[in-house]
Amino acid sequence: MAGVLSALADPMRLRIVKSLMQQNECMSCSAAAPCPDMAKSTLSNHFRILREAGLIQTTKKGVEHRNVVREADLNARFPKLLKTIVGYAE
Amino acid sequence: MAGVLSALADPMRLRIVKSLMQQNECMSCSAAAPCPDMAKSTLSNHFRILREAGLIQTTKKGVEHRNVVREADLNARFPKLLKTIVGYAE
DNA sequence: TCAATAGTTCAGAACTAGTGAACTATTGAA
DNA sequence: TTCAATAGTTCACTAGTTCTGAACTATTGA
Repeated sequence: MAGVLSALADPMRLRIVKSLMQQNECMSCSAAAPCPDMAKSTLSNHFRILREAGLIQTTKKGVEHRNVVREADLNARFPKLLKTIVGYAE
Repeated sequence: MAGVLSALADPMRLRIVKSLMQQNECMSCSAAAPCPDMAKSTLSNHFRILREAGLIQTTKKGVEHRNVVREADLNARFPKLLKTIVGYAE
């Protein structure tokens, strides 16, 4: 729970999750990047945190990594939490 | 929003907010302390963060500071958020 | 085989959080 | 009034975290 919250407490990561949820398809890390000038390493780190918190799932597809939000898992563990928080994302 | 989330993302602060909500009355900082062995300065810092995030209101009453969760304000700004998160607090 | 692309890992700088010590403010007793 | 006790705050220091560029790995396509 704390892991999920602190993952989402960062505005950049919240925006990543929001854009992943808005697309129904998987997105590569750079496609979901919240701002274009962010260092690759920083972005990579944000995705790692989201993965470790159980918020996203990443699969390798060729040269890129495709990410999806693990909505079903999260709704099972914490019903309504994700939707409530993402609903308030700037 | 990010401020509210990162304030609640800390397990200690979430426990503080939870105990404040369970009591209907105000509570002093030490009464709401999530664990007895925490340093006073750390506790004070947690309360400051909760205040700055707009989560609690503190009034001085004699030698102690009385704290309440600003439920009405928070529900006005972010309906259901507080209840949802606190509901999952360990 | 080689360049391009997408991410990761690493090391260092910049920032943040937890702590003890010293401080302020209020109370209540001598 | 004075002094000790109590409740929090502030400060300075340490320990840990985050952000970043540089170097790396892996995959693709020419």
